[in-house]
Formats: sequence, structure tokens, C-alpha cells
Amino acid sequence: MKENTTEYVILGILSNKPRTGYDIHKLVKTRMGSFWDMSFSQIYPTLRILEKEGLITKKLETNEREQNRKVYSITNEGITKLRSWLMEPAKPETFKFEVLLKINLGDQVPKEQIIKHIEELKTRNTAQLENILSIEKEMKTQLNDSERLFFALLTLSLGKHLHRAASEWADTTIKLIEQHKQKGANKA
Amino acid sequence: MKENTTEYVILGILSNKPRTGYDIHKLVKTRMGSFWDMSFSQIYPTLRILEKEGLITKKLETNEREQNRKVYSITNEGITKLRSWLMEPAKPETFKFEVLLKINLGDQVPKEQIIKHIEELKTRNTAQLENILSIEKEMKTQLNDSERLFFALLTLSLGKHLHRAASEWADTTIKLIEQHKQKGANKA
DNA sequence: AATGACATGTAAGAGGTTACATGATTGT
DNA sequence: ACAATCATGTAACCTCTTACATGTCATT
Repeated sequence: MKENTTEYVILGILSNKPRTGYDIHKLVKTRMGSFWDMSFSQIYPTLRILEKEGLITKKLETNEREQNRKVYSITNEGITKLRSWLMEPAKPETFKFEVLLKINLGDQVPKEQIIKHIEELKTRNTAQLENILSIEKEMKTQLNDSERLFFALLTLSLGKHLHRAASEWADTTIKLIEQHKQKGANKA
Repeated sequence: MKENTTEYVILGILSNKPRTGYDIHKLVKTRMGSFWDMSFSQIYPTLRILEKEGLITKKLETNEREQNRKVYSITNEGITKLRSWLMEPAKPETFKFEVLLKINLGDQVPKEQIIKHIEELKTRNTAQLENILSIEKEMKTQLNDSERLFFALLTLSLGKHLHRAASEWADTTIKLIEQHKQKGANKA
């Protein structure tokens, strides 16, 4: 039972309309950048696997100028498999915050360094939040399928909630560390 | 330049006091469960690598009853390497929310299913939040090194912020979907 | 006598990243 | 002429998970 999520992401994207590997990559980058990632070296081999499994079909572009495009479409079996995946419970969420490992060891380095880490976290966060806002804007102009748009906006909203929470944590935590620094100084 | 975070997590834990592989695993599970993970099959090989690199040393327990314990201590080079890692910027945060992929394709399945996914997300979230609270409680009784405790509590606090944000999102999103369902029904 | 915690490891494979490699087309 | 974007892929490597494998010690 190989539960390869990458396969389902591709099926999901193709369930909207036929696309090339390049298109799929671009869509993942621009539309789910904040909560999923997929590189070309995953996409191209996976497309071949899905084709071999009969879940998608390949069509080579015939017009001269687009000869090197391979456009993939989802098959009926593909749709069936996608839907059954959608009915199964999702895998648990994972976070990886390397910065927390470093903050955790804050007693090993100067407090200024820890504050720097938190400021950098905030910068990354702000960038991702802005990215989400620009994706949101882009989707609202490009997506006219209101049903797809509705659900896509919901997922972006979680990103906003999480980044906002992380930003708030960063602000209050920097203040706490600075107060802590003061206390230490007073004691000494 | 192999930037193996697992190595630094182990060095970080050993910077407090000598421990066995089993201890390290337990500590990661109980103290950083929400934002980092490490299995035995990563820990034991990594300990051997770190020993070979001279960053830690092994001591076999001599008393009869604890013969099978291998206690590792950090060396001066280990401390130096750990500190220089702590001064470097952290890797960017990664989230993996499979459930968002499924919600994103919400137009492919009944809305009830999507609501179920969100409810399950909320359940997972609540469990993790409770876990953080119990870690917090445990730490406050066991850690008397106030400096370590201070930083450890800061990292737990981010977990609390994130899980609270996800919970709030889940509540409002379920309501939104139910309203959306209503609207669809009225139109038809 | 059985269960759970303590304690250490190996093997296989899934999943993912980075670097490499190539070439056409489009816009400035 | 140059840069950016479009377009497809391979090879090596790293990381991490899952399943397997073994044995002790303490408690109930």
C-alpha cells in the first residue's frame, strides 16, 4: 500500500484540466506554495508511473511550435482513484521548525543571537504571508470556477492564520527575551 | 557541507548532560514532540558518526546491572561545532498539511466529507495542544535550570500559538462551508 | 507469568533534494 | 545580443520511516 501523496497531487491538478509537467510544477509553486512543494525530479518520474498505471494519458502536441510539450490528462480510473483518496482521512500535519531547536539551546549563545533568529523567522513569515496574499489576488482574477475558488481560498486562509500566529509569537517573544535580559542584568 | 540537523539535535541534548541513545529518543519525544521528531534508526547510526568525528565520546557503564548502557558525552570540539551552528541562520520552516490538498479539491466530493476532514484536523490539533500543555507541566517540575526552562517554554509557546490558530481556522471554516452549502441549496 | 519500560541495533525502501544536462522560444 | 521563461529529464545522494531482531529489568 504505497500512499504516495505526490501522485494524488498530480491527479488533483489534472482533474481540473490537462497540463504538462512544467505547468503542474508552476501551479504547485504559485497556488500551494505555502503548504506543499514538489520539484521537477519528482514530477516527471511520477507522471510516467501514473501513465503506466493507466490513471493518466499522454498526448504529444502536434503543432510545430509546441512539439516538445507532453500534455497529460486524467482518465476515468484516475478520477475514481482520486475520489477514493479524498474520502480517506488525511495524514497528520507535520511542522519542521529548525529555528526552535536553536532557540531551545538559547543558553549556549548570546541572547542577541536568539533575537536575531526570531527576527529572521519573522521576516520569512512576513514574506510567506505576502506571498499568500498575492496568490489570493491572482486566483481571484484567474479562477472563474467559483466552486474551486471557494475551496482554494479556504486553504489559503489557514496559511494566513498560521503566519499571523507565528508573527505574533515572534513579537511577544522578543519582548520577553529583552525583559529577561534586563532581569539578568539587574541581578548581576 | 553536510548540514545534518539530526547531528546537532543530539549535540544539543548532550550539551546539557551525558545520555544514552535511548535517553535522547525519550527527550526528543517528550520535550520537543510537537516540532521535531527522531527515531532510533536515526539516533544510533548518528551517534556512531559523531563519535568517529570526535564530537562525542562513548563510555560503557561498568556496574553490572547497567552493562548494556552506552553513555555519550559531548567533547570540546562538539561544543564548538554546536555553538557555530547556533550562530548560523536557521533553515526555513516547513509545513506539510496533506489535509489542505484534500480540501483544495473540495468540489470533487460531498461537502460533508470536507467538513469531516476539518473536524479530524481539529481533533489532531487539540491532541497536540494538550500534549504541549502536559510537556509544559512536566518541564516546570523537572527542570530546575531556570535558563534552560526559560528558552524551552518559549519554544512550546509557539506550538500553542500555531495550534490555537489552526483550531480557530477550523471552527470558522466549518461554518463558512455550511453557509456555502445553504446558499447552494437556495439557488437550486 | 505477563506486561511495560529500558536498551541497542540492522535492512530495505520510500520520499525528497541538489546538481547536472540540454535545448527552444519569447521578450527587451 | 541577452535574459527570462518554457520544457524535459537523469544521477547521486541524503533523510527518514517501517519493519525486523534481540535481550534485560522492574513491577504487578
